[in-house]
Amino acid sequence: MQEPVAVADGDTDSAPVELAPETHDFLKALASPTRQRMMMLFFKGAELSVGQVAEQAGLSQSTASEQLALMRRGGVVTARRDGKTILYRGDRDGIRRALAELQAYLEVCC
Amino acid sequence: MQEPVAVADGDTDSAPVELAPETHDFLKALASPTRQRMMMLFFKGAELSVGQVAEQAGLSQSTASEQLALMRRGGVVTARRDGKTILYRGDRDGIRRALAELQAYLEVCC
DNA sequence: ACAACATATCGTTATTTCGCGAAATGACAA
DNA sequence: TTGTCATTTCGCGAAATAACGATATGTTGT
Repeated sequence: MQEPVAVADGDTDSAPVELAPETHDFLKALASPTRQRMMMLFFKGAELSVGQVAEQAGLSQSTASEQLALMRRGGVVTARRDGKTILYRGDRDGIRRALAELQAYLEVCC
Repeated sequence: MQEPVAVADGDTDSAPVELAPETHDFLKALASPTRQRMMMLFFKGAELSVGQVAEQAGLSQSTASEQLALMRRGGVVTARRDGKTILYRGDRDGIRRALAELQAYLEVCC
């Protein structure tokens, strides 16, 4: 049987789906100069500890940690533990997913 | 004198380009629940006045106007005048450009 | 020019976010 | 266990943002 794709009844062109929370987190993760700066530290697949990020971005260690956590939620970086340090790097997959979702979301309008 | 660890000469993998200001504005334009809600009003190419946006998004007229201006700077909507009202709609081109730029920016890492 | 209407800008207040140092948590080694 | 080191979490002041009402700007019709 055929799926009644979109239309069917009532909500023929009802309000479009809301933006997924993960996508909102993705946008927030990048919509800050500081976090953009941090993001660029991971170019070419570099893997950095929190302390290294803090130093290279000119932030306190606690601030770097908090921002990295935020970026992690946004799916732009991933973390793995190595001994007592935690190494972050860009999340190629998360970014790809978020961009696709964002694109789909924006397709709806215009 | 020994090579200092990393790369042979010059800027082989120097710091990546900064994120373009327009792209930052694009991210900011979408990184807010209110503006996401507003964005969705323009689905299917709908064209709305400031007043209509204000009403449908549950905002005051001045707030709607200000946020629309911000979204305009972010390249997610365009405006055109029709008589004494101003009609906004999704900016397909601006969005496409911003997404491409964003994608290129993110390609650099990971 | 004036009135009526739509939008933009201004001034203010409330909320959120940023960034820090201090303290808590977790991991490893002795 | 105790000590050390890296990270996270907490508490707080400073700065940015959001939202509003009031006012200014601009456009059309009379």
